[in-house]
Amino acid sequence: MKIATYNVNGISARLPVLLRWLAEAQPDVVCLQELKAPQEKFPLKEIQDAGYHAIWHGQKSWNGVAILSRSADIKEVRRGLPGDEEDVQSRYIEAMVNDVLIACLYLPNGNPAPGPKFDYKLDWFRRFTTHAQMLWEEDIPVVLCGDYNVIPTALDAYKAERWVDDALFRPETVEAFNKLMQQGWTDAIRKLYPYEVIYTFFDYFRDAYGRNAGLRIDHFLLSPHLNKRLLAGGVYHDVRGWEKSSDHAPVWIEVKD
DNA sequence: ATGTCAATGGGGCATTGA
Repeated sequence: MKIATYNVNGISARLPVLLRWLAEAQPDVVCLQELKAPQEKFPLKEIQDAGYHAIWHGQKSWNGVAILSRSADIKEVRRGLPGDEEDVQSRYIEAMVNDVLIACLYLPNGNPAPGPKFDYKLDWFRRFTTHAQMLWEEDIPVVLCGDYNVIPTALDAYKAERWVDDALFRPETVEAFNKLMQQGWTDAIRKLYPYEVIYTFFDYFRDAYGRNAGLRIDHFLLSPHLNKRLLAGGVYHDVRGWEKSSDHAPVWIEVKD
C-alpha cells in the first residue's frame, strides 16, 4: 500500500496539478492538507473520476483536510482533534483504510512567535500528543501523517540557524515534537534516509525551489506494526517545479500489504 | 522588512495567512 501526504495550498487552485500527480503516482491513500475550501466546495466528482473515495473536513478560506482512498474500505473514525470544544479549525481527520489507521493532520504554523498563534500551535500539539498516545496504546498499524509545520533537526532546513526564532524550529516546537517521538513513533523518511538532506517544502519567495532552499516539515510517523512493514518512501520533488504548484511537494511511503 | 501565492468581499484590489 502506497500512502502519500500533500499540502495542496488550496484544492481549487491546485486541482489540475493534484489530478496529474494522482494519475502519475497512483497512491492508494492520500492525505491532503490546506484545502482552503468550505465543505460544499470539495471537488468530489473530479476526485471520484480519478478513482478515489474521499472523506474531508472543509473550512472557508483556511485549513481543511481530506483522506482519499482507492479502496472502498475506508471508514471515518473522527474529524476534528479532541480536547477543545472551542476549536473550530479543520486540521484533523482520521480513518481506517483496510487494516491501517490513517491520521491526517495539519498542525498550526504558529507564526509570529511568540504570540497567540504560537500559543495555539503548542496547545494543538499538546492535544495531538495526548491523542497520539491513545492511538499508540491501541497496538494496531497507525500512520500519523501530514504537514507538521515542524523542522525536526538542523539537517531538515536550508540554513537552519536562520530558523531558530521561527515557530517551525523554535526550541518549544522541537521539544514538543521530541516529546511526541518519545512515545515510540518512527519517522519513516528519516529511517529510510538517515543522513540525506530531504526537503518537502519550498517557499514561493525568492525562487526557494530553484535554489533548493527548502524545509522538511511533512512527516510520516509510524506505529511499530506499520514500521515493520515499511518498504520505501520519498518525495515527489519534481511536482514542486510544475506550473501552478503548491509550495509543498507530495511525500510518500510504501508499506507491505 | 522583504519576497509570492491563494481566498475573500465585492466587483478592483487591499487584507489575511502562510
